[in-house]
Amino acid sequence: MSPTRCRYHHGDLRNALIIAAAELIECAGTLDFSMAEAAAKVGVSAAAPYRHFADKEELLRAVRDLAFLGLDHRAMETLEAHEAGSLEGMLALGHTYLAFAREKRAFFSLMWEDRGDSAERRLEAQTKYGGFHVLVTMVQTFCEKQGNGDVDALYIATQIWSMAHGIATLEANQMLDLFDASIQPEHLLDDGARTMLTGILNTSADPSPKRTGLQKRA
Amino acid sequence: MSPTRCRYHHGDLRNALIIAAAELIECAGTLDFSMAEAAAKVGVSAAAPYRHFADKEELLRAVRDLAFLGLDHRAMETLEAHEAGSLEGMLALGHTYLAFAREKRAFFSLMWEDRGDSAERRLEAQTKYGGFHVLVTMVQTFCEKQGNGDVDALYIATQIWSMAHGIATLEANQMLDLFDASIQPEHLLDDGARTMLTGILNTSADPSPKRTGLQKRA
DNA sequence: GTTCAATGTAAGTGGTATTTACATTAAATG
DNA sequence: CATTTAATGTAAATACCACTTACATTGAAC
Repeated sequence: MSPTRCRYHHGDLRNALIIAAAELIECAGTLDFSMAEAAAKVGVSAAAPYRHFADKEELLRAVRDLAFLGLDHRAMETLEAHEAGSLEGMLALGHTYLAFAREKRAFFSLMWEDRGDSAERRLEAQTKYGGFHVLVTMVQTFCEKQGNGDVDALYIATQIWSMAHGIATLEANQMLDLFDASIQPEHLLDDGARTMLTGILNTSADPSPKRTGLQKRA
Repeated sequence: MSPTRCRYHHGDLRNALIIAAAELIECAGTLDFSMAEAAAKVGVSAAAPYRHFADKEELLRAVRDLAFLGLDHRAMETLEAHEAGSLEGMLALGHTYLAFAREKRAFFSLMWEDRGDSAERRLEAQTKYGGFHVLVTMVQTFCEKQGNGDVDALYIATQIWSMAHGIATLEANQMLDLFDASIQPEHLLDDGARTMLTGILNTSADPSPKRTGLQKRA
């Protein structure tokens, strides 16, 4: 009954390998663990992983799914911890994003790397990546509360996400403070998001003939 | 006199290797060329590169310097092609950034990866990465023209850069259009930059007690 | 012209992903 | 319950890779 060794068959090798790989990544802070290393960590031969993953990329993609779950979970927590449609809630979500990028450096980069995924896999990601949907919901609710429900929340959310993502990646690569050591990522994002949202609410009253992409599409 | 083979010593192997590596990267669209491959490309043994580069990382850093030169050059061109301090000039610079990321995919990612550089090297980058300084200048001039020279142009430039960078990387990794296939990177960035700049100019008249980081620091 | 440092080569070393042929065993089938 | 079978494991290769070492060539300084 003991779940330990002495058994020829592991029983749940696939998941064990995903977790082992995740731990190796977490510990080393890089993605360059070896398959043999992961196999040894769960007490199995170097060839065994290939019964469950076509190659290392496939294992990495599985680890990435875990990472997405982690970020999604944090996003949900943030959503629930703040008043619906509040500005502070959105800023907090941004902080959650930056904190995740900082604390789970390697996972964060893994998540956004193009690893030659199949089209189906990308389709799957649309539903899986709940964090973004949380942001969209927040933006939508915020705008409605401000008396302007006629905005393209998805578009605005993408803008804010882009900004958060840019800040997170530049910081991770030690580039954000290159020209000004005093710059604080959170501060930068807060300001940006605020400017974005207030700017948008003002703009939407503007009778500009140009399509700005800020109005909801038909 | 002929610069071709039959010579035991290459004459300019270091630069030849940098160029060869750049071509391999450009061609394959990835950074995973092999040292032997690069060496063979210039007709030299697999061990020869190690007379000029301590390891592969060092060669990659040299290639990265090239990439920075390329982006800087494009930025300068963009600067000169537009009226100083014009909004269109800044938007054009954003387009330059996105185009570079798109056309030189592998170089772009190489540029921003943290490759464990020494402190001196990062210091060097501050002066080297001219593209950012172009942006700062543009923002500064723009704000002055709008009758508000009392802004922290470096801070604002960092915000806009972050947004551009986020859009560029998300697009490169096929994530930007994940939730809305109709989203256009250039459009997104234009809108964002516009909102940013007009928002900032409005905000600076606001007597908010909170330091927003938008005012120039003492 | 000799010496020497720079720069090249050939032949390793140790690590890697991945494959192949074979071994074990849980579960389905009779 | 006995047998078959497919899933899942192993050991031992293969091929590639970064990098090292001992030796070879050569341009330039003396």
